[in-house]
Amino acid sequence: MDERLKDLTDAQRDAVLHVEGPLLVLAGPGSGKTRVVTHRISHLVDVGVSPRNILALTFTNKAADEMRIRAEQLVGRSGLQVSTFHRFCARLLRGYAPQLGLESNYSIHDAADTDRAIKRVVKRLRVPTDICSLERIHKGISWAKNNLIEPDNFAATSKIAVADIVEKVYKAYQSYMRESNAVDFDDLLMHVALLLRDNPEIRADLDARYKFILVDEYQDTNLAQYAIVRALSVDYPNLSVTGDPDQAIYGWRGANLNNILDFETDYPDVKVVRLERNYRSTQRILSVASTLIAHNIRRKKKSLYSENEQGPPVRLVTYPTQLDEAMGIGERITELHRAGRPYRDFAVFFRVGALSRTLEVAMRHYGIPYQLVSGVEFYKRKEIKDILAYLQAIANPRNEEAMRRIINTPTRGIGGKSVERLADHAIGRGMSMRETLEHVDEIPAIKGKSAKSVVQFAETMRKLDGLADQPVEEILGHILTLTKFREQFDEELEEDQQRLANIEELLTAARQSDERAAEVEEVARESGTATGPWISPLESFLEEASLVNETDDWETEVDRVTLMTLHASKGLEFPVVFIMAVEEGLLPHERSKDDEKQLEEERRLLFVGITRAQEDLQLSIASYRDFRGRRRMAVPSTFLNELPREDLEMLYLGSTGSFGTSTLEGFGSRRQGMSGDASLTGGDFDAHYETTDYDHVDTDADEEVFEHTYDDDPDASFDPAMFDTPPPDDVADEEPIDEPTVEPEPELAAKPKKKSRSPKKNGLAGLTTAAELGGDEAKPKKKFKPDDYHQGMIVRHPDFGLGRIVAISGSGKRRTATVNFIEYPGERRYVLFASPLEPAGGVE
DNA sequence: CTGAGGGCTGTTTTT
DNA sequence: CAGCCCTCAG
Repeated sequence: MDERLKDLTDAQRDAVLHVEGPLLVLAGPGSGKTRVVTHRISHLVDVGVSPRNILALTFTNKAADEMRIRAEQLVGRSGLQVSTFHRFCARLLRGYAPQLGLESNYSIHDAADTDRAIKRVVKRLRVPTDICSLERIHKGISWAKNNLIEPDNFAATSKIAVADIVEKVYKAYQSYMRESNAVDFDDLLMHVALLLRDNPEIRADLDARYKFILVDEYQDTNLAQYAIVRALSVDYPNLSVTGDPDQAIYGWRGANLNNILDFETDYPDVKVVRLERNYRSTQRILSVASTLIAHNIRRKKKSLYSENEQGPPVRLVTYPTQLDEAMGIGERITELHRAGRPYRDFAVFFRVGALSRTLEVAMRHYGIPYQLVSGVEFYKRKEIKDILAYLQAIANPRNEEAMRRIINTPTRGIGGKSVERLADHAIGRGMSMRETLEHVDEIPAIKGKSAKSVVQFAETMRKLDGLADQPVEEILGHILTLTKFREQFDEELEEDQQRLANIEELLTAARQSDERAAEVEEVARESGTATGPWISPLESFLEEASLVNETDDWETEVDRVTLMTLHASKGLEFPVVFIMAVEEGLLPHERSKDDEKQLEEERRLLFVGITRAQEDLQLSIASYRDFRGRRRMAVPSTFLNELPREDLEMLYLGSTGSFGTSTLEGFGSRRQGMSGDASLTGGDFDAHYETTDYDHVDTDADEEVFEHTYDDDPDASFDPAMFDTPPPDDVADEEPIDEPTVEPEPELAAKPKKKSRSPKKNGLAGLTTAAELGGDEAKPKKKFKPDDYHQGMIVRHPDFGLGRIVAISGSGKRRTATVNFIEYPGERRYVLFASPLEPAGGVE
């Protein structure tokens, strides 16, 4: 009909125009799947379907956000629901909590909470853990939940050796969770699936409410998710799923590939659309990917093709060490960047998060702005979890994990013994721990100082309880004051400064959440489209905190190199991709290599990584890699043997990135001997080692080592000028040594304002210490608008001094900047509108 | 009851 | 080489 359909292919249009009945879209990588889905949503609306009746479910928040944004561009903000499975379930459960023995203010335990809770139960049951590890028990319970097996049916279904132990713990754990009015991640799905199974009226209502359901990444759904989706598509079987069996990488989490393979049997009249044309990658990249994935046995054959350019060969690079690997990648990025590629064009993938360390060092060395996706998650840091536990205890007084966490944090003289006595008392009376606080006088075992502390703590909690409906930021303020939370930290300690800063960031996050909550409420009130029960800002914030991780803050707008795990890369695309450490034991991971099924999943993982690349792809290995503190010789992944030689260019790069003699012969001869470890020791390798003394290089970083190592290398092919302007981190370390506590020099203050010829090189070079910018103080105090700030800008914070804006997003009141302070490592985020930041005059 | 220190462990991917 | 747990001494 309209313009929008014009640039779709026949197959795509086929899917887009499909309205009623089940639809299966088998979409290869880069085949325009998201476009199809969003256009289809828009088409549904065009033909008269109310957006209220459309539900789009994704696997990750990232995917949900993207889909929501793109769908809203087409249909506007219209009550369309785009959500992850978990969030959708969480919302649903708020409304139907009573049916499941919960209250609507239930808590969501994250993975760490779950571990603790299981441990607690195991302890309470006196189950010995030497026979069966906690992890094993956790896995067993999780498996059961993903497969909708309730505690009472466990014994009959499980075949594992320790089934009786798991069963026992599972039962006790579920009652513990119920008493705590809490659920874990797996419960979110299971509870909803069971709710739909056991309550026909509710199921029918929801089926009618969500007449059109779209599920993304269907190959990654587990049985519970399958059951949910199925239950909602009985009376209105307008279920459309998209997925690619070759991109199934969540088997370890209970995903069942059969869900997609058997879709056609589940829904007889299904329309199947195959999207096999790839618009993303060059022919060669695609050829490498297809050849690799063809080695999987359990697989539906699929032919990917592309009419794109052939492109350059895929680089297969061997570096002497992991440091060379990281530096080599850094160097190549720098080269390509100089040739005109923005940093956002690059991504580096790795199998395990631990590999990012060295990479970060290299990025910093080259002054490359980067974004590490899925680092140490903010909400998992101790101080943050502690404060969140207060919020949880306020929102849900029965949350025992939260209670235990806060009862002596900050320490107030209620030790382990007392806590256990409180817990025993609670169990004996069938009350929650929170309630026992009010009855310490009845517990003879707790007396004296301890008893007094408990009474005081009870009083504190009572005060906080009254704030439950207030904005989160305000509640947080009270928590911090009442508990003297900040006083447990020592401002002199760098570590503690970081903690204090994290707390500030939490406050910022709370403020943002409050704003959003207010907005949502307003919209709901105006349009009358409230989709569920009213949720307090507190509950909304907590839900977010447990369901969202930092990965989701990944910003595409910013010009930075992306570093992430292969898993996190799914669904994304980048012009230039590096996949590092394609080595045995890592990819495939050693825990997967014995099992053929798992091995195939590892292969799919690499397939996913490869197919993210649009133009330029490099796979690399390091001959030696430091792992678990030890230096090991690395063996190239068997997967590398499965790639088509004609599309590869094999290179040996020595230290510092100078090009080794390389080549096909070199790698080929090695490949012949690849079955044994020794294969990597021969040939031209040894020569490279002599140039650099890597044994003394500490990957953990001090820059001095790097300078020495790299600067002295005559073969260095990078621009030595880099060292004139070290990256920001270096500045703080070095400058004070040259000129300790000098008086500010007036000209220096002005310097950074000049625009540098080469943006990349300058950075903070002109700036040194906060003192030197003192000249700015003379300026009249001027209010800056949030939109005046931009990336690369140098700003000043009253406490942290000077820093650089490394990321920025949003606009107006919501404009948020991520700042790297010179003297305080790590990034901090600010909502500019409300932050004490001000421009310090200087742009990178 | 607290804090420090030593020994132990276990180390994939994520909602 | 972490981070965690437990033990031990104040």
